[in-house]
Amino acid sequence: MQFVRLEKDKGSKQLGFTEFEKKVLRCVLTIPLGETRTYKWVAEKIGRPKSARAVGNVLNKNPFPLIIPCHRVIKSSGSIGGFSCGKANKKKLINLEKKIKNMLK
DNA sequence: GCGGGCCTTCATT
DNA sequence: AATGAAGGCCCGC
Repeated sequence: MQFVRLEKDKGSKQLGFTEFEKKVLRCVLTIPLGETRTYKWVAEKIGRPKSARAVGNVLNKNPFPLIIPCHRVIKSSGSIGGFSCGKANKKKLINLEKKIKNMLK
């Protein structure tokens, strides 16, 4: 059952980040408030234009879903795509951030 | 809208 | 070390 991955007490998982993860997280963190970027954008930024999927994978299991602005990352088509914490909230968050940006303007 | 392909990580053999 | 599986996708038709 590889689907049911029980979190071992310790030492089973990678405690550190891989270079790929670091690059992705860094790029995502550089996204300004109220701005939305695409997975492609991040992929190109990290030097892997075709790894948009891998980018999504990192964000999917990213260590801090609430800290990493994964909700600012959307699909190239303009759709929300998916979100670790719920797509519904993602849309709201984007809208909310846009509002905040407008307020600060 | 559908189908195929790209890239990375993790678990198992 | 190698293989299989999955993931929040992208591109072309």
